[in-house]
Amino acid sequence: MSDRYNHKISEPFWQNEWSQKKVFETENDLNKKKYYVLEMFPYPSGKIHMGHIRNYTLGDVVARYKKMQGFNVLHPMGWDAFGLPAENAAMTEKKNPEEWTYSNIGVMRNQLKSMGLSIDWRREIATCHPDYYKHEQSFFIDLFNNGLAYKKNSLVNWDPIDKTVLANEQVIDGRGWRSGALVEQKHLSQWFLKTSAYSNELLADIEKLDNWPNKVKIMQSNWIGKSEGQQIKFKISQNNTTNIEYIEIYTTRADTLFGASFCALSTQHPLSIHLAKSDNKLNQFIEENQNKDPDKEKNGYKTKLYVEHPLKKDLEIPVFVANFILMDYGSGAIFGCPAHDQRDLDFAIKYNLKILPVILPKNTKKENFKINNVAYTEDGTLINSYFLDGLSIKDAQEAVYKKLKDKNLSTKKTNFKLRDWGLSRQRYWGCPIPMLYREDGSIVPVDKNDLPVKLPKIKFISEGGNPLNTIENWKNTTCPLTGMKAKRETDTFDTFFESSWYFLRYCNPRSEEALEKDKIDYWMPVDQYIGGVEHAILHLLYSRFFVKALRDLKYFNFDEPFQGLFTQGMVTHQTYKLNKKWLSPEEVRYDEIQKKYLNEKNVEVEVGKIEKMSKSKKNVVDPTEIIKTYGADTARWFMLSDSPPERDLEWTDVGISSSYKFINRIWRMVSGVVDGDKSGYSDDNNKNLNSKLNTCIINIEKNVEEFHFNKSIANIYELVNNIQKAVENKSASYEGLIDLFKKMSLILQPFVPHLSEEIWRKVGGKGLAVSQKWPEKTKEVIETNTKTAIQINGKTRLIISLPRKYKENEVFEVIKNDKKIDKYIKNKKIKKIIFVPEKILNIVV
RNA sequence: GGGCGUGUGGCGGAAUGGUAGACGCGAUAGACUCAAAAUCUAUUGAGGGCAACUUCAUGGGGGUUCAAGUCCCUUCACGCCUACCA
Repeated sequence: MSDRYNHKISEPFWQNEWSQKKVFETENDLNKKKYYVLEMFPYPSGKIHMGHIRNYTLGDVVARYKKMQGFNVLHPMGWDAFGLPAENAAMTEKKNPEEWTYSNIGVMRNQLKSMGLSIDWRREIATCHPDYYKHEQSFFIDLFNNGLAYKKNSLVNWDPIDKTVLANEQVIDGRGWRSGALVEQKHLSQWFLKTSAYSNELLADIEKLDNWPNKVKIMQSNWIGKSEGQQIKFKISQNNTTNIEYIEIYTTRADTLFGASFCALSTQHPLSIHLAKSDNKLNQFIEENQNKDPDKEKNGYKTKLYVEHPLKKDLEIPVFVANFILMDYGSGAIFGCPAHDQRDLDFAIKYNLKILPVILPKNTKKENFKINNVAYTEDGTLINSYFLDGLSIKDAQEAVYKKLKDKNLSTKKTNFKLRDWGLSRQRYWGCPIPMLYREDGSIVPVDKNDLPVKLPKIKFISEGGNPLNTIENWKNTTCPLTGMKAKRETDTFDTFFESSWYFLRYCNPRSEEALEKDKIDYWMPVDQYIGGVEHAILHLLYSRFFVKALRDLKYFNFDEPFQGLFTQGMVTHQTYKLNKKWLSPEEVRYDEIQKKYLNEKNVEVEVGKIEKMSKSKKNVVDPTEIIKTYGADTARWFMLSDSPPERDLEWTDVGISSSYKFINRIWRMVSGVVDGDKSGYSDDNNKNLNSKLNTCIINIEKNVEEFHFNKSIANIYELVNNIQKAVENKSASYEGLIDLFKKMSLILQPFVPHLSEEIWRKVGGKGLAVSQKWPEKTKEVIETNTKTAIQINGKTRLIISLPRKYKENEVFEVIKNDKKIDKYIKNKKIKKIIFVPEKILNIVV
């Protein structure tokens, strides 16, 4: 009799069985009902971390459960394989990015396999493979031909020492992360996708996403940032050295027009740039203030220009160039109403501009209303505004619009915060953008027959700059149409481009066609997508855009890629510090006697906050070590227990070892019965246990569907505890117990699949547990009695077990003479009795 | 500044407006053991009582209700996201 469950033998064995019997290979039967489970695919950084374990465990529970429910399940895996870390490794360790990436993939694939995931590995994709990225090059050409991709100048972060472009996350406190140099803003001509063409649809369709977390929907909606306002023209009145007649501003608060005391232009505004040509001081101001710096004080430069107030002829308003006006929102110019906008107020105080309140709060007298250094931004009625006085904010906006529209000075305009997606990256390790710059100056796409444009092989990357620029025999080519000399685009795609359609490719990962319509129609949309909330905006929004754009290019006909979304919490761990240096968990131990945390030299260690596992804080636990020591099932069980999946999960040593104990407890219980003495069993408890099993199945189904895996785990504990009691006192029949074990092993399958198989085999189950149907609920309700709480004035005084079918008067008859109840109701008048069947009976006295 | 969310035992967490604390961890005591680990059994929100029992408890303060962790108002604390978006 083997007392211990040996995961080291068992887990590889069953993983091999599953693979040999091809149980996770998706069926081609397109008539069967389908279920597509997807976890966000990993970046092949080198090894998996606890976040991955949690993510893929959650997905695997869903996938295995749905498979047992009879669905044709698609549960694929791949690699988000382009990106910066490969280039960093190429620079710092002189490694070839391609080899580095594929070798990491090899390691991580094995690590994932050791988790026992129900993945169809035939469908594995790596986005850095030409067979993958050739299709997105083709999509890009389609987008270009349909006006959804275009080129324009835009600002990038430029590191003047490394002579390279930096991604936003590589800029730390305004400095390059490697060189430490102050980052400059530099204009470069770059490729964009017209995400803005879909602003309205991206916003409106959020409503269709019923199975998304509300907070993600709100984040997306805020990011798209729709606002409705007016574009108003202010006539330039004095010192007009330009041929520009008007300054156009965008406002959502046209009602505050009479409170205007200045206009402000962005430093990038064409008029600012024009004025700077003949104004050295302005030129200097623009240079000093054009870099984005959120902490910088509001600064302005007063130009010689004035504009006329559009509704008050005699009022002249000064024009400033100011550092807090964004060029790429609205028209890059505003009018400032200091009384009702905090930014404008700060600015007005600094430059001593007039502050005239025009909105009066309700129940306030005009004489008593003063603006000091807090702007009033709430609701109210108009004052100091001539014909608008007394109107509501909304009516005033409408009245202003009516007045100005006839003079052609105002138009209604809807603005979005959402901008077009800048795709170009001045990087080597990405998908080449399939465009050519012909010597006659025109820009043409590569002929689709010449795809893929493969990345040229390189050994490693020397410091600074994109190597594609210097590989002449790759860069120089000819135009397929004219034979003219041409140069290739040397920028590569943002890696969000690859992740915007990988879920489509999984449907037909090896087909010559990018997307096979029948497969896409069958599998899409993804039924359940699972990943970190950090992708709530960009990745999910780009993917939604991509699907809509490809739909309009007639690749398929659906609107949203992800039917259901679940965002999991982080895996956290206690941090430790000594002399301001972080210590890893292995360097720290808890001393029971001293009740202190000590390092190896018995020096007391400072216990820090519980934070997300990260290398920099050293609070990481390596999942491969955990799987080696305790097994994949233990790791999975711990990931699922206690904390609800959407919340943070704290990794603790006692947590993992108690999971391990439970796994062993189940095995001991089963093997003890099967290998033990078969005599002496009674069947007193069979009925009761079947009832518990039934309840357990009902609860688990509900909890798995709702992603309350922590509660499913509690359901299983309850069931196992009940069975174990019966095993110990042999109060259920042997056959009954074996039958329970069979069903229990199937219930365990989605959570701890290896142990499930082991039990299934031990109790003589045929075939594999993973291929069985999810156990059915028995129809009979076994327990005839239920506990009813008897309350007096809403306070529970007695809990009594009564037949389920009892009515109010029957319950009352039973309890009215109970001495506990009697003492509360005797000599009192019963005013009312409230009865909820099978729950409570409340006597109001 | 804006948005979202969370406050329940020593801890993680359960509770369609209807028995607050399921389940797990930890802790205490006992059994087994030469001893420990493992395992098993019992107890475990706080206070009072020999006891039957009883009082108080879901961040704080109000309210609605026969009944509030749950609904409403108000207030405090913490966390996350986002930010000159006119």
